[in-house]
Amino acid sequence: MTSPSPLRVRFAPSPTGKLHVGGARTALFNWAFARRHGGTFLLRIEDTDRERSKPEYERAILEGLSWLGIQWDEGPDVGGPYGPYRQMERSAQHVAAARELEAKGAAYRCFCTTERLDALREAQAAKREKPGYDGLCRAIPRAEAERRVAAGEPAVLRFRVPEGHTQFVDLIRGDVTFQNAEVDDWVMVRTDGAPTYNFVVVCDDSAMAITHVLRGEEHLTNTPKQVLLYHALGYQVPRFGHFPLMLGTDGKKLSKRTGDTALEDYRDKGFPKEAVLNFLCLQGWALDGKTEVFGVEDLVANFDPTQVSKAGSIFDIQKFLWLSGEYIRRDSLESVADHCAPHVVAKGWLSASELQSKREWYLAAVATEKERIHTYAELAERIAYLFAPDDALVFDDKAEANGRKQLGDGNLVKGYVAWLTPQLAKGVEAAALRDATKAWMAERGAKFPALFQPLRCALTGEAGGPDLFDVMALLGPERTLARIESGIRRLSAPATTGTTP
RNA sequence: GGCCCCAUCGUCUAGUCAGGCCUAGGACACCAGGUUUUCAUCCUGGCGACAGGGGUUCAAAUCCCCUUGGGGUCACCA
Repeated sequence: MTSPSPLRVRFAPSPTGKLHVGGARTALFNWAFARRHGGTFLLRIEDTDRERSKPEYERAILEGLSWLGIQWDEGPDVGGPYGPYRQMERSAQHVAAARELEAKGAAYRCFCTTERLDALREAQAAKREKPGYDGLCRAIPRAEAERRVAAGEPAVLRFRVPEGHTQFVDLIRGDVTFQNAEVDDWVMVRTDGAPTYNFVVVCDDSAMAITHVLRGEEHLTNTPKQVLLYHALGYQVPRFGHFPLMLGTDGKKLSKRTGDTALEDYRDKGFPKEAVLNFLCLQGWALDGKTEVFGVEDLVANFDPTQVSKAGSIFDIQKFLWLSGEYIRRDSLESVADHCAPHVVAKGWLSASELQSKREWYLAAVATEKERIHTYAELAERIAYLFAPDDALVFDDKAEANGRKQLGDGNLVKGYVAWLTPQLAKGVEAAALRDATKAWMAERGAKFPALFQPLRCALTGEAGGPDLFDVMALLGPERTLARIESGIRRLSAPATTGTTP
């Protein structure tokens, strides 16, 4: 066998919110990249924002990834040889790196107050100058700085950005160059001693032997700061790759304004996880340009970060819904039924125990809608009519209009009911009843819609839906007749509420 | 506004790195027809794009430049 690949990648979310779908895609691509090359995929929690980091968010992120089946080889819960995997637990290393940098003169103490910084920014904005730290404290001799710090004066540690320019090769974008003059003397360590993201990310990626840093494009402008830091620390610079952003329908970074952003929202809405995975792949990557429906095994076998598109992609819920429907249609009846069950319970249609005791009936109900639904949650909505009161079914406007129009003088339907009633005495056998009904219709030379439209409205209250004999079978003889009688009466009556005011 | 990134159908994309095989392919959506008791599925067909302008070349969606447009980022957030 080949020797183990040293490739190591990571997904490093901050536990300050639910797992974003964009983050999920970043994790997925990193994971696939590692799997394809026999590398290691690790999870690191970037919890350096003490204010906003919450344990429950960390839990939610881990759950989200687990739901998708993205497994990490090392992480906060499973540990690993490069732990710990929460940044706050690695502060000893960060402090050491900060001291080293300060001693080398690559970083310096800054005593500027928030007030001065705010005023500075305001003045820069007023003069339309580029905002940024003016380097006032750069000139303070280290001895003096140390004295002031020892005296208890609040200070941050800033990185001393050198002259010149910084260049790196982005796996997705190619050469990227920044003039160092454009890079701020950014804060590495806060007044309270807590390190900031751009600082710890370098320390930890290096300590964890990360070979490829693949993340979202919003980090592109952070990269020069980090590259400079790698150089200052004498660390080997990893390869970088910045995935294009996932955008909302407004063309801007996906936000709650234009749709759900959290992975769990889609899980809760009943999207099959395979569909989520597949759709995430399609945002920025294509298997062969032709195949739309494929699984993670195809991603793993073919993923190459250099093939990811550079431009952002709008999150198209229509296509997502279509894809989701594809997965549901291809899945087995039992599986779909099981996935839909929680939504049926949530709607209150059936209890968990009824789902057990009426399993056959439930499966039959799911079978009637399986090819019509796009999400598991949609099933619960579509079978709602089965649980409505038989004498007060809500009629959809179009269904009622069609029913009234086709009903005519009502004689055909009345004749059918007279014929049907004794037929139902022995129960509803859908196929047989369907054939018998068609024969009955043929004898009379009647058009199908004349019978089926009023019946459909009476039975389901809707303009479209499953085969009516399947519906009758689900309803059973009594409820079928009760609905037909009540429905025909309503459709025969003057159209008082035909069109809602 | 500065800097950085980006630019193929309405949307996701193939093709761009290695220029000719592209009168630009696929998918979603949309439209029209077929199937069906209706809706959905399924089948057939249609609509629909290389942002604009210069260059380089025998040849450019593909390479270069400019313009325009879009996005990201400018925190003691990550």
